[in-house]
Amino acid sequence: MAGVKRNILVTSALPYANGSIHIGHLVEYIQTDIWVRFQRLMGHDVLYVCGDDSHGTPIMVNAQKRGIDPETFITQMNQQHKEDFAKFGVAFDNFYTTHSPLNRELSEQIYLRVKDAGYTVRKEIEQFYDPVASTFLADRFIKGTCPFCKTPDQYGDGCESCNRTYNPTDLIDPKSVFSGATPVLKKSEHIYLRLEPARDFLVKLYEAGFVDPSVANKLKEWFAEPLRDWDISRDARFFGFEIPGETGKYFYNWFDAPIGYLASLGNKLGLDAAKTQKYWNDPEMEIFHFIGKDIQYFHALFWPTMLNAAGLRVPTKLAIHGFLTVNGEKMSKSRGTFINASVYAKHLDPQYLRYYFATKLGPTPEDLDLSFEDFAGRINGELVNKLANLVSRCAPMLSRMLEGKLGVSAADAVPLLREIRGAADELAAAYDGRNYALVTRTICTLADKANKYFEDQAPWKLVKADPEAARGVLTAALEAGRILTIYLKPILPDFAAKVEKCLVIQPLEWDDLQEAMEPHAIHPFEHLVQRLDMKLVENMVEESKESLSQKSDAANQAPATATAAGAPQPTVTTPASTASAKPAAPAHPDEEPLAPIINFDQFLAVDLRIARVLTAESLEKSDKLMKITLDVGHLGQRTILAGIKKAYTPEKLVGRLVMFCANLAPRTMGKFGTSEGMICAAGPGPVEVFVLSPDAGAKPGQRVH
RNA sequence: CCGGGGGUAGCUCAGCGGUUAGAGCCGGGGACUCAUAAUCCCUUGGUCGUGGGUUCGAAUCCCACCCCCCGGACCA
Repeated sequence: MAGVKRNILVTSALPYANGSIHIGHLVEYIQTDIWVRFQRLMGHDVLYVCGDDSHGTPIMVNAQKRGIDPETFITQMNQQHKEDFAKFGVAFDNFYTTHSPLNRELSEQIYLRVKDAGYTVRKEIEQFYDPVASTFLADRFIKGTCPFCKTPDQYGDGCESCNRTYNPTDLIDPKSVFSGATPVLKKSEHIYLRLEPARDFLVKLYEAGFVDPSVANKLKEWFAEPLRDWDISRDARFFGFEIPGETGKYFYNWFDAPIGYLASLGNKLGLDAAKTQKYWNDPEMEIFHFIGKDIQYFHALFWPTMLNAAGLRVPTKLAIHGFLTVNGEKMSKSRGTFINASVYAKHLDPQYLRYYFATKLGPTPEDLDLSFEDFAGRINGELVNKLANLVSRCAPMLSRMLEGKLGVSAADAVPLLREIRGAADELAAAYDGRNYALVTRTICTLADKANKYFEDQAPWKLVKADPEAARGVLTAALEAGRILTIYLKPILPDFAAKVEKCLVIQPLEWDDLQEAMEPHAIHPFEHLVQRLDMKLVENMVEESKESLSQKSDAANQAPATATAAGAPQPTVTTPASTASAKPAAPAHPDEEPLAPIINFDQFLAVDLRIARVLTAESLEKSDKLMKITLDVGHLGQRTILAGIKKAYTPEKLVGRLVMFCANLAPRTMGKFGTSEGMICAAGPGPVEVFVLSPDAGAKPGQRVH
C-alpha cells in the first residue's frame, strides 16, 4: 500500500516575528501539518521545518517602542509562536529563526555564488539620509507631517491618522528619528538580483509541475514583460545580516527568509552550512513549500532564481492556499473576527479548527470562509454526531453489558467493512493531492453507513437474546470506527489518540487498516470531542473585540504582513518594486482614531466651501471614480474626481449642494485627469460613503467656518 | 478598466459531454433508545446566473452579458 518509501522535506512559510499568530495564519500551518501527518502515517520519511522571519525594519521599530533590543524581541516572539503552534498540534520537527549563525553563513555563501554567477547588479537610487547620524533612513525612521491630512509626527510610509500611504519624499518637514536632523536625499547603491537571465529556466520550471496548472497560468502573466530586477539590499540601520564584501549594506529580509528553510533543516540535523546545502541537493528528496498566494512572487520567481544561480536544487512543488475570511468578510478587529491563535485556544478546542479547515481545503488557492454558523454545524453535525458517535455508542455498551471484550466481527458486517477499507486508496490520493474536503466528505459518508449498520442490527436488543451476536456487531462497528480513525488521524491526532487508548491498540498506521483487531478487552470510554456551544464562540469574539483596545500590546496590533500571511492582508510588494516591507493599512479602518489636536491657524488653513454640483459622470474605466464639476459661486467652476462611484449615481448628485476643500493642491490622477479639490464625505467607504450637505440657504462659494 | 476564481436546493458544497441533477446540514413526518437530545427511515425543496451557439444529447464545450470574491490599475 505505501509503495516506495518517500523522503520528503516540507516547509510552511516563515511567520514574521513582528506579530502574533492568528487564525488566518493557521490555515497554512494546519494544512501543512495534516499533509505531513498523512505522509508519516503512510510510512514515509518526512521532515517538517519552519521558523520565524526575524529581520527587518518593523521588528527594529517594534523592539525600540518596547525599549528592548531586537534580539530580545524576536526571542520572545519565537517562544510565543512555538507555544501557539503547539496548541494546534502543528508538529514541526524544528522551528528555528532566520536570525541565526547558520542562516547567516548560508545567506552569505548563497549570495556570493549568486553574485559570482553574474546574477547581481548594482544600481544607484536616491534615498533619505541623516547627515548627522550618518545613516540612510528606511521609511520608518523618518517622521514628518502627513501630506494629506497634515497630521504631524507621522512615519515615512504612511499616516496613522488618516491611514494613507505615501513615500517619505512626500512628507512635509521630514525629520530623522535618530538625530532630528532634516534628512537629505542622497544617492545610494543598492544590489539587485537579476531575473531576466532566469527567464527560460523559470518558464520551464512552471511547465514541469513546480506549481499546479491553474497557478502556472497566472504566473506566466508576469513574463509578458521583461522581468525587473529585485532589490535585495538595505542600507544601514537595518536589523539583519550585513552583506559580505559591502559596508553598511544588509540583506533585505526577503532574501534571507527563504534561506531560513535550509537553516532550519541544517539546524535540525546538526549540519554546518556546507553539509546543509549538500543535504538539500539530494535529488532523491522531495521538497514541498506550503505558502499563501500572497507570497507567490517570492517563492515562484525570486527563490528558484536564487537557488538556481547558487547551484542549488529547486523545490519539487509549491502548495499554494488562499486567504481566510470570517463570516464572508475580511477579518475585522472591531467585529471581533480578527482572532489570535492564543485567544481561540483559550475558548475553543483546536481540533474543531483542524477539522473545519479540512472540510474547506482543496488543492487550489481558493479563499476559504470560516462561517461560525457553518462551523458549529460541521463540528456538531459531523465530528460529534457522526464520527465520535460511532465509537461513543459502541464502547460503553460493550463495557457495560459484555465485559468490555471485543470478539470477532459479525459476518453480516463484511460488506460494510469491505467498503470502508476499499476507500483507502481514494482517500490516500485525496490527502496526497491536498483535497481534504474530499477526504472529510468521504469519511462522513462511510460513518453514516457504519451508523446505519449499527442501527439495523440493534445490538441493544440483540444483547438480551444473543449476547455473542451482539458482541459481533459491536466488534464490527468498533472495527469500522477504528478504520475511520486511521483515515481521520492526520486531521485529528488527539481524537485518534483517545480512540487508540479506548480500544487498547498501538498507535495506528495507515497499513493497520487491513487487518482486523484481535479479540481483547477495551478500556472505559471517554468523550472524544465535546459538543460545541455557540456561547463559546461568542465569548471568543467578545475577547477579540476587547483586545482591540489594548493598544499597548504592539505585537498583537502589528499588521500581519508576515512571510506567512494566511490572512486576507494586502499584498505588500510587487515583484518589480523595490519592495519595502511596509504594512499596507486597510483603506479605512472601522473606527478611525482621533487625529492629534490642531491649533486655530491650522484649522484656518483648510478652506472649505459650499458648491453646487453641475454635472456628475461615472468614469467607465474606473472602479470608484466619479468626475464632478462644481459651481463655486464667485470662485468659478471646479472639476473634481471623487471616489464615490460605488455609493452614488450621477442623478443623486446633480443639483445638490456639497461641501468641499477648495485650497487642496490639484492632483493628477492617472489617465482620468486632474482633481481640483476634495468633496467632504463620511463613512468607511468604498460603498459606505456619505456626502455632506449644508442646510437650506447656503450659497455656492460661501466658505465654511 | 485589466488579470484570476466563482455563480448548482434555505445553507455548505459535489458533479464538469450521456439515463428522470446529487450529498450533508436545515425544515416537515415517523421509528428507536446503545450514544455527547445523538441515531435510523420517509419527506418538502433546484427553469444548474441570463441569453445565444455547437451537438443525437450540455449544469458540463463555445460566445456575449449580469452578479459575487481575490489581486492589480485607480481611489480613499
